[in-house]
Amino acid sequence: MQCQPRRNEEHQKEMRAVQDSMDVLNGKWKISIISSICYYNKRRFSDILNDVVGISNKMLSKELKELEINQLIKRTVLDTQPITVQYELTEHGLTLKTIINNLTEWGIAHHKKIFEQ
Amino acid sequence: MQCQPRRNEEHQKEMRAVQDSMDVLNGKWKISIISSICYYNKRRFSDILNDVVGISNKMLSKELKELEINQLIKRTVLDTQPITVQYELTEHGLTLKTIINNLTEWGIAHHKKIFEQ
DNA sequence: CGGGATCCCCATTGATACTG
DNA sequence: CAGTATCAATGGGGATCCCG
Repeated sequence: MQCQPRRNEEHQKEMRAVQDSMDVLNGKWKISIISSICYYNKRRFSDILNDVVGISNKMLSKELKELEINQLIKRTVLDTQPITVQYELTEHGLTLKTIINNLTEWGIAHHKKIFEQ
Repeated sequence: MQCQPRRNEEHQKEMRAVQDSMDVLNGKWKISIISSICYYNKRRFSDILNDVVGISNKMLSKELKELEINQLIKRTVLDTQPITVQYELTEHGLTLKTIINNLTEWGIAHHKKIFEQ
């Protein structure tokens, strides 16, 4: 006796997984920040601030913190004078590269689709 | 004479492309909605409303509209009584499947990474 | 230099009710 | 059923200043 067809568990699981990913990558800036660090391998706070057009230091600080909590980036304080801080991707963070590449390709294709059709 | 190393144009382009993708997929709900429609092939408004846990009808309506504008989904009104509306992915929308799959896999891996380490 | 603290605005979203 | 309308709240995010 089941009026409603059983919810497909597999699909539910997938949706949660996708959501997990999106939660980690949420906000306007995360992907751009990762992309910047990834491209230059190691990158300082103020450099990223320049790379990511439009972001404020407050936001950058916040986003970097979240990325660090999620173990996507590693923060290193160099005791220069004045202090400099370097960010780099962790191994785990590097596994995002495939997704970023896909998003890049899709973004280009989408742009064409919308404006050239 | 160039004090600062020339900004890599290629990287800038990539970042814009990724951003374009993320703009299309922004918000908490877009991916879940797409995932729902994709999984069932065709899906009605109220069905999606049930699939996507937590979304309000106002939000769903808005998100669907945006997805339609970006030509990712197709909206069809069936003249039943009362009216039903079906949503399905366009061909263009279907090209997101790779990304969704990647995000799914990565989400699972990330979850493991964070909670099992 | 790399942030933290504060102030403040307005866009996003939720809740609820209503309509064709 | 598939939305729309309206009101209200919240918090994202900018601007600015400050500090070790």
